[in-house]
Amino acid sequence: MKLSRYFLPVLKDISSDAKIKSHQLMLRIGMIRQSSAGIYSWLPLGYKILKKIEKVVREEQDKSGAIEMLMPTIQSSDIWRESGRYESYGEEMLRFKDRQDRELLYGPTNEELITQLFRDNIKSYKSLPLMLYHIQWKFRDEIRPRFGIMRCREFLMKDTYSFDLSKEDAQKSYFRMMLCYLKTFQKLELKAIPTKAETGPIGGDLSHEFIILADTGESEIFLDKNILNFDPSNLKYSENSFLEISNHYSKYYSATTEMHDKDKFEKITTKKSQMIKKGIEVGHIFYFGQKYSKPLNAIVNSKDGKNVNVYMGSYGIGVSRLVGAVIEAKYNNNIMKWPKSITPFHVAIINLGKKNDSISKKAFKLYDELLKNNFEVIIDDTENNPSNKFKNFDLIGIPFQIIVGSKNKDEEFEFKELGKDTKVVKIKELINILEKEYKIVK
RNA sequence: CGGGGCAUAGCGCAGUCUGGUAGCGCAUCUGGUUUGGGACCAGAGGGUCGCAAGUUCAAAUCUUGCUGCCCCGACCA
Repeated sequence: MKLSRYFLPVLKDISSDAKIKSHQLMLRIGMIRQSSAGIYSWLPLGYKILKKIEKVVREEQDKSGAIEMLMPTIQSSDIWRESGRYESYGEEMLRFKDRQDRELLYGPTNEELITQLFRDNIKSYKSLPLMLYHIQWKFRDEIRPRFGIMRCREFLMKDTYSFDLSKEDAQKSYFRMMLCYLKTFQKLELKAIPTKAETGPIGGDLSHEFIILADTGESEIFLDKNILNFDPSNLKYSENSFLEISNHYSKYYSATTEMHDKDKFEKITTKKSQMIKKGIEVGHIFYFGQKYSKPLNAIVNSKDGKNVNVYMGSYGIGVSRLVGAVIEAKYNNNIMKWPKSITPFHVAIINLGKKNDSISKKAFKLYDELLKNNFEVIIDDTENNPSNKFKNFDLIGIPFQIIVGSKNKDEEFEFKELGKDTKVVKIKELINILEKEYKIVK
């Protein structure tokens, strides 16, 4: 991508309305613009990052065995009346009517819709277990949206729904998804802690919030330091793994303010390992059994010919919220360095030459070479002052920069990892380094 | 939803108290000088001062209503 042809409106001044780092940075580097309260446009840079996060989430879902589909944003009130939530969901649900005076709503979640799809199409235990997910925009009419995309009204969410024949099977699905979430957040270079949670309007009797630690978080979290020592990367989707996860996270204490039990905390956690931190909720998983399958009549035949209401769970990840959450967690010493899995570009070429001079030609030669090797590259081909270019790219947070200027010999480039010293390398070595960093295979 | 604040050029703001020709910085455009960490000079374009009504010879400025946005609180993925 040539910067001169891109849409990247970087600002020097931003409104004092933006209170937290992620909101400020996203405005400054032209990732988002507010459209109305709690509703945002995603500009090319922000959208690229959003899509990359979506991709990580999708890949991990697929690996877990969940199957992707897509449900609409607009739903009819009918099924919500069947479940009883049309009345109980309250003001957070955006409702409206079409020209035939039919009551519609912009979906805040999809339990009803998916349960309807299930009941109309699945009749046998042989089709179970089943896990379906989609990544779709949701709308919840927050009383007071704030903190940019962290707490907005329109947001992108991945929601998975599990269907099982028994409570035992359903709980295996629950832990399957818990493992999937741990792997997902690890890919995003985040430490996410599953924490026992209240079930709220979704309902049910087993629920965990996934909290990542960040100073600007809205919820306070009490935890045992040891809970952070868990590496899910090598765990397979097996019952042994589920047991291991369950054991680890029930062994060590973690709770948000609402669920915090001070006496228990003091009792089972040593003074030394007690931590009280701020956190951001980035995911939430629920087991709710037959809460929806009963009122909506989602029934399968069991092996012995009995009718059984399926046991269900639902599992959400705030994909758009994660964009802000990653910034809050990763922003350090005034530097935002994007995790490699979601960086908008693999590498930025800072070309200090003038149009068509030998330096520019060298920079563009490198640009072509990197593209040929399947890297996502952005090249600054503007006539801005060097200092301007340096500042902007430091701000944008692409992990690697290559500086092409008059200081270097013909064959050499300055290679810099954000926040570290530059080193002089030749093109072969450069490509090797990047291939290793991004695990790109030709 | 309760309490408070704001709305002036693309962005950030001053001007409003005390009514009298619309300002500043950044950005943009033109020309020139610069070019290794947010350059400089000269010039230019860009505004029905959120909307509506009222008071007045005269309203960005005073009054009323409306709309939008933000902050604090309670609520929430």
